[in-house]
Amino acid sequence: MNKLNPRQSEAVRYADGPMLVLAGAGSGKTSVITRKIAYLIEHLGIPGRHIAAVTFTNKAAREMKERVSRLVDRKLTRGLIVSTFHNLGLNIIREEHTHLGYYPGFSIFDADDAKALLQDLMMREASADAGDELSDVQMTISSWKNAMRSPADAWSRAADEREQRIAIIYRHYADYLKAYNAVDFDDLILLPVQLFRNNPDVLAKWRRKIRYMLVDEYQDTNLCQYELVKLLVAERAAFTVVGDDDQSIYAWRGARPENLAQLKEDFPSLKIVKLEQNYRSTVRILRCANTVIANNPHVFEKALWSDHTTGDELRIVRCRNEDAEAERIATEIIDAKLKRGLKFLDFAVLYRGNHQSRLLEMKLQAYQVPYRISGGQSFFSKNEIKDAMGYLRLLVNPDDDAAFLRVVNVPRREIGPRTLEQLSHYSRSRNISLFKALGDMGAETHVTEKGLDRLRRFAHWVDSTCTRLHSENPIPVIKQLFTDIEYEEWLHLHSGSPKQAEKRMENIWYLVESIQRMLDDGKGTADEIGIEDAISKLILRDMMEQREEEDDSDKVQLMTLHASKGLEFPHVFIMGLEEEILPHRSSIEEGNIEEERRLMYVGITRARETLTLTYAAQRKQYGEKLETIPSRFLDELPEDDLRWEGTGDLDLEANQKKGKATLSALLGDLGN
DNA sequence: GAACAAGACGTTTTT
DNA sequence: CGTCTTGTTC
Repeated sequence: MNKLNPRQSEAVRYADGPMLVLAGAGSGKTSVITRKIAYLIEHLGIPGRHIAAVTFTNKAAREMKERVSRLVDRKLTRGLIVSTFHNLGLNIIREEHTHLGYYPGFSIFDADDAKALLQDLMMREASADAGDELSDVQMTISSWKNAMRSPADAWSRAADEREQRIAIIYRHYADYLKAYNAVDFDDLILLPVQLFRNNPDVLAKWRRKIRYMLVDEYQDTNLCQYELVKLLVAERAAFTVVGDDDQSIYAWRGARPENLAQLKEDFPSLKIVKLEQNYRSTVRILRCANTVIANNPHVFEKALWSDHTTGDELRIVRCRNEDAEAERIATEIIDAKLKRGLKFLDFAVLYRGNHQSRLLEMKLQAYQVPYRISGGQSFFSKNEIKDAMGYLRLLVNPDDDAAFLRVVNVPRREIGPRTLEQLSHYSRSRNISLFKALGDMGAETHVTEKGLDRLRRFAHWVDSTCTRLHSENPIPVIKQLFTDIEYEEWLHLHSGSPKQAEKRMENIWYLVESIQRMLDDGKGTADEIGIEDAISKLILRDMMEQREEEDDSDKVQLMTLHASKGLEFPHVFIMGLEEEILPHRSSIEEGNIEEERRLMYVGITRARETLTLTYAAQRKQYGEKLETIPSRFLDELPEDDLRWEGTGDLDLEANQKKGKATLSALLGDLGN
């Protein structure tokens, strides 16, 4: 798509004030952002280093960088920021850490680290037996941070006893993070906001740096992220945000699609442009998408259109049960691939919940259909990578207790729970990190002679490796580290098979290579980074994404509807169109059908040519067979654009089949 | 600390 | 029906 349509062009060229681009699905949103960056640099002469484009995922950021580099000369993009919200926040914190009371090499706690710390805190609290769910507590604290509520605010505004209990844990949690010289993911946004609010000078400096700001997927911003944007753009309001309220599917984790409407109030001069021409789907698919989403209330009315062909009807396939559904999808893919000369990667199967893929996977394996399932276990949640990152984090920041606990006994150093309990007790009573406690713990504790000796040997090893890491070339030191601890041997001992152990060791080397690449990339330039920076960047980046992209072989794509946002496929199946699945039961209970409808909308608009919706008449749930109710969203589709199959209306189906047969016979005749 | 049995529970997920 | 967690035993 080289030429921009008038709306797109308007969106690209307008830079006189705040702008909101309402970009429907498939309307060339990324093109607009990248072309706008190019326009700002080349036509308006804004240096690249004064522009920041912010996205939500690393993948989106990477794609955007790539596309910008194809449009603009490398020299002109120097210093251009294209990153995720979290990465931008990290860079701000790193540069201003002294104002925030953090030390260089601070750690980033991922969700698991945070969870482990919270669990520890909850067990120690008097309210431990209140029966609060760990994940609930974590989510509540996260939502408070997203709403920029301090522990004190949370306490004073607690609505009930449960919130009071969580507020106490929140306070401890924040204290401990600080003591560990660590931040969590939410802090990456929250701390810059607090910093800017409290330090006008620092804010002024960043406002001078970022003269134009672009925000992608704006409907997914939470309160805190919007605040960060507002602080940075100030009254000058030189920004463009791009979003689509109909594709807001992350409200359950704090996203506020209301931020779109709020923008008009906060910036009365806001210029709004709608991108409604869709370059992706057939007319029928778009008509269906529009009809479904019209059932939701809208602040901004929007209707997608396309100048593509009408296209095939959407097929709605009723299957006997969930097994027949999976079977049907598998065989249809094989069938369509052969008949229409397609590739496996032309197909995608979308579903509401991850577990729905299980049966389908089995069928696809049985028919030897290659598939790729995205969303599963990420590279960083693999145990060996968690171990390796634990070591690296500990070396960079010995006060990182999460990292300490992760690796202190992996591989085994015979430092057991009893010894650690004593150490942790000592550290807590003095309010210091485990590592510091280890340094000055004396004989007055109840740690056994042996335990203390082993701990000290570990501490000594950490100390010396730490010194070498900072004084020598870090990569050989890191490689040596894994030899020192005999990690490969340990992997062989703890993996199911030698093959698996090798694979896991390979993952380690891949991680080391990535670090090397990151260090080499910036060598000698302004982007040169130290080992600390490389490690914190790694925590925010899922390298699996890169690996997956290397592996773009011919495979059917399986993913959740959530994971499909932003992607497109020629032929799409959406399975499980049943009440209690899509819309999901808990959303029905909460009365949040609108977000489920948007999920449906996102699914429909992924399809370029054909779309098949399936449901099972009967489904085994938790062991017992239950009759299902077809999804209400099926009733919301325009009847004229549908073809029902398997509904038991045999006459209708027979007629359709006959019609198809005669038609193809006719076409066959014409061909001869 | 590993191996096994009984028991609970059963969305979406990125950073 | 599965899975993941918890508790028991060696």
